[in-house]
Amino acid sequence: MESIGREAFVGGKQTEDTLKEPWRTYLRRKGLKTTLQREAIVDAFLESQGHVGLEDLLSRAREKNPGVGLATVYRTVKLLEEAGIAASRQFGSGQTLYEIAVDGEHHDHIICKDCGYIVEFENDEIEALQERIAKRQGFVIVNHRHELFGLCEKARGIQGGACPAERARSEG
Amino acid sequence: MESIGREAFVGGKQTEDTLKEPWRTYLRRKGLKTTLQREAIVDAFLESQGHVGLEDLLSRAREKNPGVGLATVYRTVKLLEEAGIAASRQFGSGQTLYEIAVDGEHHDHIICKDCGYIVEFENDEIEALQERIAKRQGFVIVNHRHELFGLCEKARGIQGGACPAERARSEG
DNA sequence: ATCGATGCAAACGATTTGCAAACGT
DNA sequence: ACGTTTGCAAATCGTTTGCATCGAT
Repeated sequence: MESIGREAFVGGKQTEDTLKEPWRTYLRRKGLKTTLQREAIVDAFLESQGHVGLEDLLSRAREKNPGVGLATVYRTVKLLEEAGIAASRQFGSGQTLYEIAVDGEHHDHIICKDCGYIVEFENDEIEALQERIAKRQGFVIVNHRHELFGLCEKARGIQGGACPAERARSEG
Repeated sequence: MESIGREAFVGGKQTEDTLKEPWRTYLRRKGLKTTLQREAIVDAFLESQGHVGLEDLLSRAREKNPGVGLATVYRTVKLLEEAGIAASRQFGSGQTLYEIAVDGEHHDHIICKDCGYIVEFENDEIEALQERIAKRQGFVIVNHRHELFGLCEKARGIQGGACPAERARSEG
């Protein structure tokens, strides 16, 4: 059973409310406080789509609360990660990107070297093979990273070839 | 056909000489100069095993030529990469590590989160699946990255469980 | 003699941290 | 009131670059 091509911009409006609860719960459990800036950052993050950089997230958060600082974005995103709400990804850019973590789900990425667009994929066969390989080496896998870097149709100059990035951006 | 468990420290003494030629060729082809410091860095690199950080490589190179500077290591390693002699890897550490690139071969990694030891693997089935997945998305893969993070037997406290890192280090 | 290569230190971009002030509980 | 959280600026870390000098061809 493989599910291929679940694209990056699927999430939609539900996640915002759906994940606000776990966040509140996490704060309470850890004895942390609900501040105006954390709310702004978390809301901005939950409204975001795909993979967000922190400078980017900062400006989105500032639309809600002009006072937030970059340091707080870094600090808050780290909390979101600990809470299992955000997942961090390091692509080649040298910058860490964050995306909404959908419960225990995992997915990997195909990244266009030309336009930077990211498509997600998930493949049980590969996951199973990974497990087998690791086991033979005496390892137990905790997590993994699997990224395919390539060129999309548009980037290869195929006429009519769609660059998914454009379609997606115009929906933003 | 899968080849699993080709461990990190295989290369051995041959590569040093074997790869010195391509390097010389590359320099000549590009009209670059053979300098004392480049020789020191390249020799140190070719003698290295597994994955080397550049600070590390600097000290090894300085054993051969105390005058080399860090900037030159960065510059030279970039040349080695362009020449196809070195391959760069970004693991979670925030630091770029380099390893000797064996011709067109590709391999992926299993990294122990505890001891940091790296085992290499290669699996044609996975490679094939990747191609299929990418193709369906309209992508052509240029390169990829596949890393499994886990715990080795030693790290999991299995009695008698070997940590490959120790065996390997004692052979250095 | 040319033009590339070097070392150093300054510049860099991403991320972190120290600290006094501000805020949630 | 208390302890947390914040913003800011300074500090870090890995990496790059400007520049005057040095060295290979």
